Amino acid sequence: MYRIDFNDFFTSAFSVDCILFGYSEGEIKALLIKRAMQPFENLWAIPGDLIYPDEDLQQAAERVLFELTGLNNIAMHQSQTFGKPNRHPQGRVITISYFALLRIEDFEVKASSWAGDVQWVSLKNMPDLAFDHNHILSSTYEMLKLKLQNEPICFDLLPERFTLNEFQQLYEFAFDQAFDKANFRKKIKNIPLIAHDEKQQNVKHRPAKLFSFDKGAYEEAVKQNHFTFKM
Amino acid sequence: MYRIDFNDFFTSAFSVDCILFGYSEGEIKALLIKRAMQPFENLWAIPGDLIYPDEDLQQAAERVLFELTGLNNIAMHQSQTFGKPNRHPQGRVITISYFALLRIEDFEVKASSWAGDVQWVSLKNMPDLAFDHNHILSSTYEMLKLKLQNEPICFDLLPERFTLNEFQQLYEFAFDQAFDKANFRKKIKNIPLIAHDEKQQNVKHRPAKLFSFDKGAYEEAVKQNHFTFKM
DNA sequence: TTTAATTATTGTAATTTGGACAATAATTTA
DNA sequence: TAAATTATTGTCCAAATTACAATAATTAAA
Repeated sequence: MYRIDFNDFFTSAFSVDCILFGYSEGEIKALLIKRAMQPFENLWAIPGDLIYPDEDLQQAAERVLFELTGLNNIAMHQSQTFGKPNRHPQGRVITISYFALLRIEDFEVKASSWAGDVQWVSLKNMPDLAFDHNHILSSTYEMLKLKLQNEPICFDLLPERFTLNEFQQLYEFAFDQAFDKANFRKKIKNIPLIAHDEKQQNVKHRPAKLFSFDKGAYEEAVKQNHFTFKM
Repeated sequence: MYRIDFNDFFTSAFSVDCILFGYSEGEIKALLIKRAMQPFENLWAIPGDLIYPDEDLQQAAERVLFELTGLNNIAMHQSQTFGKPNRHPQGRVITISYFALLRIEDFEVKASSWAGDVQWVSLKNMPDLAFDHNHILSSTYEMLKLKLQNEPICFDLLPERFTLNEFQQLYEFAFDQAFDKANFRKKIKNIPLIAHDEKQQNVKHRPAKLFSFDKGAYEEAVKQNHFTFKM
């Protein structure tokens, strides 16, 4: 039905770039791959791939995520589209960036066939990347920050059970500023959280209580117009 | 350098859709064209066009805007990218939507060669559009609303000199809710506005004072971190 | 010319939220 | 058992928000 070959792809092709954000050790990190091929061989890059001619954009993003990490059923958020004519040295490639949020501890990353290496890199310590990937990453991070203020996606980054301090530290990292503990707790007091009896383990001081996000109660409250997430 | 012909375009092509928002008679409107050709002949649609192989996305959006309205130097905002494989009946076309804000009274619209008719249509009264354009328009409108809350783009929609009530009514239309007049004025008291001696003309009651946006003061205040736009 | 009608503009008081800071509680380790 | 450390909660003051009322300026009708 479609006449597609490699040359067609590289005269005018579209790709998805898939930015995986994770959170560990008090830092938001992005998953990067080390390119094992030209161009930009040996440089770190955002994992991405060309979109098949009959493939939906969202599906393409999910496929790339799956091929890279083995993960399914992760919500992908569209970010922006980048299309400077010379952004790809081999031809015109317009790329649509998506991002997903993961709990780093929930899975093992392994370099897949087309990647020489794979690594979580802190956003505060980003090397020079292939293509225009520094630009793509930083604008996508801006979009993440915007969503962190308006949607409860922070809970996709936090462990399923978290302390209120971990919750606070995530926002402190993202917005690069310290918050008062008491005031932070007042601010979040309307977010539906489940308080567990369980406490933090293996800390050298008073352990904090563990909480989890009450997604059901949140969705119900939103539906009834009783609550809007706002940080 | 690139092998491009019509068939190449229609096995895998990119377009921009250019949503022009305007404000008049208390309503936010979008500029639509009536298609004078197949497919979707005689249906209303968002003006759009294919992107040339060596053309930047932003440039393509500005070109379409220029071809349609003769306007230059209008800030184009990228919205989202739409790429369901069958969204275009003639082949795979991924479209990137941009939007711009205009003062409707500042220019005459005229149907250009590829459009049979052209019209401003209120967002609250939208007919069925060609392609997936209802979907594109409504998600772009959501993005507009988001930006209306965080950037002073409302002044691109309002007349150069406006009354505080017109200002308020724009937000009342967009967010579909009424605000208290006194409280609205308190909320905006930090936005740098120039108060003119001039008053509203041809009203059957006490005329309101006219204001305009003090862009210079705004940019200075933002630079000095004295002010963040927030509605 | 006066008055009613209409809308603009400003003010006030009560309530809610936000920020700085302090006090108390629970746990580990010496 | 005490010191150290962090968790958790409370209090006070300032600032913002809300509901509502009062006053001002203009037009149009009586």
